[in-house]
Amino acid sequence: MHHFFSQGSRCSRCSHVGSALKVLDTVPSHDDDHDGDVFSYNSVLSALMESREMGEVAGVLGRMVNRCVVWDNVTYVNVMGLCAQIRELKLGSQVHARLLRGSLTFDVYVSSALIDMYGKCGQVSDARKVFDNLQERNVVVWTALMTTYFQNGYFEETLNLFTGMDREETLPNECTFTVLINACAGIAALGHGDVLHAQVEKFGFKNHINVRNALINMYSKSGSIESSSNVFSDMIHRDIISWNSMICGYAHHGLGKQALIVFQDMLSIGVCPTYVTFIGVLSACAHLALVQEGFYYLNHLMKKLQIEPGLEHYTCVVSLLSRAGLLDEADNFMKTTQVKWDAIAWRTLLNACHVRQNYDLGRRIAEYVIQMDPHDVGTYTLLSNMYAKSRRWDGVAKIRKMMRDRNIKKEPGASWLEIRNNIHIFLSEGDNHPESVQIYEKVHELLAMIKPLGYVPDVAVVLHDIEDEQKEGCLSYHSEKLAIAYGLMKIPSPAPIRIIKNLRMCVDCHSAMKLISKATNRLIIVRDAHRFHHFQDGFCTCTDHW
DNA sequence: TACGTTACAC
Repeated sequence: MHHFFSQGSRCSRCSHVGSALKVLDTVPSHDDDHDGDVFSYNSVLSALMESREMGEVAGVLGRMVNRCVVWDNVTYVNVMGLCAQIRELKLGSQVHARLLRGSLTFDVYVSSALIDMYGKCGQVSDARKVFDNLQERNVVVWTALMTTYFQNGYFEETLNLFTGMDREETLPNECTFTVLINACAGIAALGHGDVLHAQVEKFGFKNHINVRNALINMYSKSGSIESSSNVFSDMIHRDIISWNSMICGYAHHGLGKQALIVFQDMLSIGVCPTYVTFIGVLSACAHLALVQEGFYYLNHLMKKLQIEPGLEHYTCVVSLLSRAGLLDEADNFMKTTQVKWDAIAWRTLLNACHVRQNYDLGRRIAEYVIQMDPHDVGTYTLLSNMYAKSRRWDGVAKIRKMMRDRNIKKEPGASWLEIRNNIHIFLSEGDNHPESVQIYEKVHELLAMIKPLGYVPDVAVVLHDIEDEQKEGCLSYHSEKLAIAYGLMKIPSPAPIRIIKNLRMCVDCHSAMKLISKATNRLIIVRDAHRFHHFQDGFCTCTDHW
């Protein structure tokens, strides 16, 4: 049987799934009365794992399961790994059942592969069950479970597992930190991220590239782009993820210039940009309204590097033309570019129409976007606002009715900020905070302070807002206004104040925030549902175009 | 033989 093995390994090295399949065909199926050879079997798996054509993998795996071979741990680990890669839950659970029927014990290798398979297939509770039944756990098993929670969006649970692991006195490795730091990024937990950063140094993992990349990402997502930059600058070896994270981080914060500087550095030392790089670069061009430069990257540099532009790149171009005030060109670009535009792309143009007060085009696009994505509350709000601004109360009433009929409700606005590792949450018009009274006083004080600087509450929108329970004056108590008041009360100058909001900021809060940054001489960083705003000296990095 | 990452739009 040795020839199977040697042939198999050759296949594996050459990544020829076709040859691996021939090997598989020599392995007996259930109809035959003798067992196949597990070594040749495992080498087929190795070939599959190196294969880039995942489409074939499911079929081959399915055939393998029906061959009469006694599997060893290596087989299970490989099969499970492939099921995880191709998100093949059905086959994965069958293999799990086969494992339970057999006499193999669950070693840590098999267990972590199994947990990972369930996690990647979105079956968090199945992964958890496997974990809870284990006799033996190690750092990899713990990390596999953390990854499961992380990849399915349970960021706090991910972080909580670290406590459990510590209780068992299992030491974390560099993968553990990567996942934990990314979980911090998911909830923008800057304080927690700082603590993990310190631990990374203590454990000696700070030179692991994935850990560093996770730190760049975490700091950027948590609003501390300057810390990202520090981590990035200190790196001796960078990979493409490091460069892309830094470029996209700057772009996300509206710091287009810095993004393009990093991009130029990257080019000058000969690192080849990728698909993702150009999303960041074009997004940076959009922020700076660099129309010619943007089209140069799209039409020439990307072509030269043989990177096929995707929807994301084209959406950035829509944003770019919009920023430059070229709404008709943007509209035309969308009509003439052969790509399947999604609601996001149309909303980009819609927002530009709103900002540029081109309500005729805006209303047409909004009606269209609502057809495409009838569940997005933001589009109804925008359309209603545009009707209100054009004093079309019939339109406002129509939207209100439409939302009632379709039972579409606005998610309550919430903002939060971190002070000495404590998270303070503020709800719109809420009095849930123990220091509510003082906070409301502070809001009044701030609003009085910015009135002489030109603040005029955007009442038109409020009075005809689509929310039934809207009360007059509620504008003053939007969650981010409460949060900034509290931040200014508690965070001493000159530290910046970082606020996170669940929805997008409203126009009124945005103009108030600009003036507050000027009146109090503070840097205010707000992450809303889709981007970062840096308010300083009366200006915002989104240049009022968000 | 197992666990880890970057992106569009608002």
